[in-house]
Amino acid sequence: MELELRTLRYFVAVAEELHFGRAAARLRMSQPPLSRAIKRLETEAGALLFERSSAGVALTPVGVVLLAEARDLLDRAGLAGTRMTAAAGRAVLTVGILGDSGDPDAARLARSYRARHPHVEVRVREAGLSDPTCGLRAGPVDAALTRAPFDGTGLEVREVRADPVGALLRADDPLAGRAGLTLADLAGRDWFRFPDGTDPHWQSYWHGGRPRRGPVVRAVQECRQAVLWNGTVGVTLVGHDPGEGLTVVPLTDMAPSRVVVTWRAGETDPLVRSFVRAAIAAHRA
Amino acid sequence: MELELRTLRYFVAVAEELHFGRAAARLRMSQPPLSRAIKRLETEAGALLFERSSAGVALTPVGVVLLAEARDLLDRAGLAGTRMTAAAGRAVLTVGILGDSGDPDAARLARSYRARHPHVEVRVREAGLSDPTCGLRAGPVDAALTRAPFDGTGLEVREVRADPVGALLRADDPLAGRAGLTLADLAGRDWFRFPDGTDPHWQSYWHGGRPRRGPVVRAVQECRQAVLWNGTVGVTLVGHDPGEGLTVVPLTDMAPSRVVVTWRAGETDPLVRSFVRAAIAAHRA
DNA sequence: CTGCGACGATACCCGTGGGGTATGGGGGAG
DNA sequence: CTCCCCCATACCCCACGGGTATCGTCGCAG
Repeated sequence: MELELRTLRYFVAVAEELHFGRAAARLRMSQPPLSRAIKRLETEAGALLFERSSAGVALTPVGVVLLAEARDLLDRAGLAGTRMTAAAGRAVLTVGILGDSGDPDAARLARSYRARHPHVEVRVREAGLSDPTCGLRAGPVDAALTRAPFDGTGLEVREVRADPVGALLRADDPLAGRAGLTLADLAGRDWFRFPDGTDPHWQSYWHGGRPRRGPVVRAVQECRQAVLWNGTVGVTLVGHDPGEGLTVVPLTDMAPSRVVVTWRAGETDPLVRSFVRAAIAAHRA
Repeated sequence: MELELRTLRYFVAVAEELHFGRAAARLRMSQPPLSRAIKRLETEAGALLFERSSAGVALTPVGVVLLAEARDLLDRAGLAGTRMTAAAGRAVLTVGILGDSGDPDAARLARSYRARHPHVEVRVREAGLSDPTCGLRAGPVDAALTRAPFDGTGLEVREVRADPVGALLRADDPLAGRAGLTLADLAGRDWFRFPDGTDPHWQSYWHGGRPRRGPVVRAVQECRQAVLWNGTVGVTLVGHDPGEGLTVVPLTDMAPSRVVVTWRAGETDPLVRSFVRAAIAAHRA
């Protein structure tokens, strides 16, 4: 009898819903694996835990006993976790994100991470667009949720997602109606660009692989202004509302922008490691 | 923080041994996965649980807290299992085995199964050699630990092991000194054989694929007598002491004898299912 | 100082199990 | 009788947990 808490969580969900489908939804999984897990639990227990009939699902007497035990165990397990994290004391984790154009899921990630690690004070530090590492090397940032590519020496980088990119244009631009563009279509235009000294990989990517002329920007708002006022163009993400008077046309010959989580190589702080795990898991879902 | 009991068992083992290698041995696993599991636990916890130094392994203050919590949880989990099985009430499971030539691990299996399911009364019913299903179809046997091949219609069969076989000979037989034999070497001999009506697959296997002449046997002891008194031969398992005056020479052209666990197809009794699982697990180890 | 042994960490591979989707089947309601 | 609801089954696939081999480090002995 090797009970596992995950199985008990499944069992409690079914026992409370008395409906496999709803329990599965509550557990954010599909119904068949749940049925299978319960059946396996019944096998281990050596007794049926639920009475399945056309009238529905009902707990057997053995199931009633297990339900009480399982709830107790799960409560205590939660308490144990809380006590342990309390013993670990408070801690601070500073996460860098990439300005307002950064990952839109960052807030969701921070929330879920805080829920899982209530003892950790998570500080989010927004960097401008011109530093893809968000000051990871120099500053107090412990981990960054940012975008590739950049110079990764001394850092660990793990890709979590890739987003398609497009050209940011004025809505009245001659090219604005096109379904898709190539970099060649934008030849000769002024591009908004990043300050000198910015990571070369980073510049090269957002400039479509070529040096560009045009106004220097440090934040998304400046990009918008540059396009609106000067008619410059530039690369941005598709799928978000570009704002009044602007439009985004997919660039068909540019590699998607890779969202990554990065941290200092050889980092030993478990907080950083757990944040990285959470970030990867959050993006997988 | 999604604690799992297995991880806590690992943690407790390391915390008690203060030595990853010994803890791994106690857990019957190798050391690297254990190190990894502990590291992952530390990551989830957001704190180091052990202080690794050249002096050895020591618990951190957080580890001390978790150790107390973990022991408590594991104890309660064990209790929960006991209460549940108690609630399930007593039950009877009848297991058929294949006479004294059956699986030598059957006793071990029965012991471990009884330990895991103390509420189940396990009755072991020894069949003769002439019924590979041990009366599973007709009789009160719920599951059988036997050997293939036999007619499996209406039964579920799962192989758990395969044993090499050899020829059972008198120690003074001219062939007794050989390191290995083929079926051709035994051509023309009388073989001990099974009664008429015995499962044809079964007969065919033990007779080396050919009809044989010779005395009928129903138990291992009769096989020994047939060989000792009449100079007949037959197929048996290698690796067990054949008894005084007898010897076993490996048969190089016979397929190994497959140990299987079998039960009635469509069986719903969780006891039977759990026994099958236990049997498979026991033989895997 | 250097070779060696002990021990935990790392790298890598593989099989299983737990997750998914698609489908079956049985039992009520209309 | 047909449809629908709902749990079970069948099948696939990837992640993870397990394994072996090897490394890095540190203490110790010669």
